[in-house]
Amino acid sequence: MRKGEATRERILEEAARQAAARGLGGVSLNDVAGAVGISKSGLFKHFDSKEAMQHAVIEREAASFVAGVWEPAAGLPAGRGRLEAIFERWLDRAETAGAPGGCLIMAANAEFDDQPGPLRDLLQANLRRWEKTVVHEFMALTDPPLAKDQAALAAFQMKSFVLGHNETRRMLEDQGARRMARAVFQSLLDRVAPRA
Amino acid sequence: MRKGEATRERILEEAARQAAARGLGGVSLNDVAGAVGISKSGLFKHFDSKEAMQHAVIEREAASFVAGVWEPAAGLPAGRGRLEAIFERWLDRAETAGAPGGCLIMAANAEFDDQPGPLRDLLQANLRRWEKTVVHEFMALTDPPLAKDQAALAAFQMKSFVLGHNETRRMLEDQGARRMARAVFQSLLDRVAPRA
DNA sequence: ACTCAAAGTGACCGATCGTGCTCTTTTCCC
DNA sequence: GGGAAAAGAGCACGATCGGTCACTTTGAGT
Repeated sequence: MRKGEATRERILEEAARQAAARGLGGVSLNDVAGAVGISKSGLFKHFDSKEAMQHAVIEREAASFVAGVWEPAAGLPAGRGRLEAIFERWLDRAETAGAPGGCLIMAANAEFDDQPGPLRDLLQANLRRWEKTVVHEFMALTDPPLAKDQAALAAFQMKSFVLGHNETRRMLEDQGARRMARAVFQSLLDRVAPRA
Repeated sequence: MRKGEATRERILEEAARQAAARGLGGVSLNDVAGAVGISKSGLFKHFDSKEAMQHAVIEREAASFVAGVWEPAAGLPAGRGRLEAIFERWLDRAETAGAPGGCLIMAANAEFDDQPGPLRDLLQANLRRWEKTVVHEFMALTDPPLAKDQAALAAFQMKSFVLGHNETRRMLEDQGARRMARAVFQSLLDRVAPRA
C-alpha cells in the first residue's frame, strides 16, 4: 500500500537518526514510534521484530552509501579523478551522513564486529563488496594495471585514512582532520601513480 | 580493605570482558555481578553507579594500554626501532587485548564519539594524550627533528593504519590484515626517515 | 578478643525493554 | 460504494534495566 510505504520510510529515517547517536542496538522501538507519530504496536505492522528493522536500516544506509559515494563518481572516467571524488564523498559521510552522528555504517561495523548474527553478516557482506570495488578502482588507476596485491595495499591505506579521519574529526575534534586525510591520500596517489 | 580491592578488581575484569563484546553501554550490572559471584547490590558497595564503573573500566583499560603498548617500548632508544615496537604492540591490542572482543578503547571511542558526557570526556582526554605522544615520537625520528605538522601527518597515518587493521581483521576477517598494516607502516617510516 | 566499619545479601522499586493480543480505523481495489 | 486488507490503537505480558534500603556477615585494627 502507498501509505504504509511512506510510514515505513519515516520509521527507517528516524531509526537511522537514533542509531547514529546511540548505536544500532541502542535504538528504542518506543522512541522511534513516538517520533514518527504512531504507536509501538503500529510499528510491528511494518517490521516483524527489532532485528528486522535494524536489518532494513542497514540496507537503507548501504543504499545511501552507494548513492552518495559511488554513484556521483560513476560517471567520471576511471582514474585518479574518480578515486579523488570517491574519497571526498566518503569523507563527507563522517561529517554529514545521518547528521548528527556520522556514518552509521562505520559505527555499526565497530559495534557488531564481535556480535555474530545476521546483522554482522550483512555488514560484512557490504564491506567486502565495497572493498573489492575500491581495489578494482586502484587497479584501473595505472597502465598497465596495478598488481592486485599492490592495489590491495593502496585500498587498505585509503580505507584507513577514512577511519582515521572519522576518529580524528569526531573524537579528537581536530578541525584539521580533513586536511590531513586529503594530504596523505594525495601522497598515496602520487606514489601509486605519479602525475605526468 | 584487602578483600574489597580484590573483588573490585574482579568486577572490573569481568566488566571489561563484557564491554569488549557488547560495548561499554551494553554491560549489565546483573550479569557482571553474577559472573563475579556476588549480588547486584554488593556491586554497589564498590561503585556508586553504572557510569562510575564504566569510568573505572576505561581508566583500567587505559592503564593496560600504556603498560602494553608504551612501556615495553619506553626502554628502547628513541627512533625507528621504538616506533616499530609501539606499532606492533598497538596492533596486538586489536587481536588479543581483553580477548575476545579486541581493544576496548578503540571500540569505546567509536561508541561514545556522539554521546556527550564524562565518559566521552575521559576517552577524549586519553586519546589526545596518546596523540601527542605519537607526534613527539615521530618528531624525534629524524635529525634535525621533523616539523610538527609533518609529524602530525605521520601520526595520523600510523593511527589510521591501526584502525584499518582493526576493521580489516575483525570485520572483514582478512588474515592478511597485519601483513598489510606492517607493509604500509614500513613504507611510511621509509618516507619519513629514509634508512641509511 | 572486642569492635566497628567494610563487604555482601535479598527483597523490592519504578521504568523501560521487545513483543503478543484483540480491536478499530483507514486506505486501496474492484 | 462496498468489501477486504492493510494500518494503527490500546493494553498487557514477562523480563530486565539501574538503583535503594534494611539487614547480616565478615574481616581487619587495636
